[in-house]
Amino acid sequence: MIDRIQRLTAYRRSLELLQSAGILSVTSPLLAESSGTSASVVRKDFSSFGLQGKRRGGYAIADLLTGISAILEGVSRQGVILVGCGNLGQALLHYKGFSEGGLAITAAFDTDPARTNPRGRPPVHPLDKLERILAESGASIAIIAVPDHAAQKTLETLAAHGIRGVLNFAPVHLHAPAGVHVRNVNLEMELESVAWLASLPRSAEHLERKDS
Amino acid sequence: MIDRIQRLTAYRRSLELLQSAGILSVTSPLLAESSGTSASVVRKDFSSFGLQGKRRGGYAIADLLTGISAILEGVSRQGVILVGCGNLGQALLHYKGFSEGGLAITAAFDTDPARTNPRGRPPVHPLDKLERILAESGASIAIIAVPDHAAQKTLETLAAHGIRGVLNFAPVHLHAPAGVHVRNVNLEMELESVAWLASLPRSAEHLERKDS
DNA sequence: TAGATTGTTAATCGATTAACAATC
DNA sequence: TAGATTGTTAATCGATTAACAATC
Repeated sequence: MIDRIQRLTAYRRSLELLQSAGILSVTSPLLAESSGTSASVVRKDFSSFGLQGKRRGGYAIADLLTGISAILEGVSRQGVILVGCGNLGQALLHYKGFSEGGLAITAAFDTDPARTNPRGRPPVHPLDKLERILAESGASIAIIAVPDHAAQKTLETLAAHGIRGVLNFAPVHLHAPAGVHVRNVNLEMELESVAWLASLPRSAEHLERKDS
Repeated sequence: MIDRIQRLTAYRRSLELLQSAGILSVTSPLLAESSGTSASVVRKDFSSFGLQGKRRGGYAIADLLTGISAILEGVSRQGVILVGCGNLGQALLHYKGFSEGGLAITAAFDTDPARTNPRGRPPVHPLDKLERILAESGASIAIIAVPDHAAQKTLETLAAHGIRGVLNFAPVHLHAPAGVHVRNVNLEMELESVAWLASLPRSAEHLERKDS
């Protein structure tokens, strides 16, 4: 299910591109091509969300976009905060891509006074303001971009103050309190796996998918 | 297979933490706990790479680390370049986490003269120096952090100059030339899926895994 | 009508989990 | 020895792919 939701984001992006190119409808093979999946998956995804096409002309892009927005309705109304404004955190704080889906970082936090700026957009507060700001803003999603050793503690603090979903960039496994969803983005892991694929001799490329 | 390689990176991280805590050996359940997987997977991974434990005492951490290094040997000797030094690119350029596995960005590129700095560490060159620098350095891995519309073109240029693996941060599906491996990191997708999970009422949490 | 494309079902595939015999 | 833990095999699970009947 989570895979379907993720693909929905990809579909939306592709559909917007197609729409701004003046195209009104897509077939499943075309959308699959544009979003990097297969026609079967596209049809199954849409069918499972009740998004219907025409047996002849494919799917109406406007309808799909409306439908996807409706499905992700509850998602984009949630506030997002960021904890840790170091190298990576700073970049995430100003990352434009998040807002595509309507999500936006409303506040950030850091322990280092040199990094705080309560008048910034978004504002960067000292960590001890977390409880207050969280109570005011009602954010339910957090991004963790703190040093490894601080990540678990940060998660627990966030959970204690009502955060229900966390995107964690610290390359450590976090133990999530009940009711809190943690998703990890491990950049080293991603780069390393690409490097591994690239290091394979062409003759061994069957290893990519198959087991052992 | 790619999953195994990814987990290898996670195991290494956990093993280093355990080792620096003075621990000499781990059992599969313990390592699983620390790296966020299951004991079965740990044992199967190790067994598939020929990493052996003792039927009684578990796995010797030093041996595992040596073994993992050997497996990832060819991986870490490859040079990495970065294309696109905007908001996200700048952060990746100075991201410490990559070097854990021995990978390091040796040079970066940007079309904007205001962002170039050939004397930086790592240096940031204008894009038209790509061919020359790539020929000199022999890098085979690239990170793409350019605006969406420039990503496909960038990929093709990189492929033409010998890049064999790409980590792409642009949220668009890229068509990879033969022999080039592309892996996508889509930050919006990740955040959106966490937000979706968090938006579920507790009663619907069975949707997380199961189909429809 | 004939043809294209959906929506859905069945087949395939791979990955994870469970279980347990081997053994240190 | 008895007990703990590996290494491996079999069972389960879910996701993807293939195929095709329904139908616009």
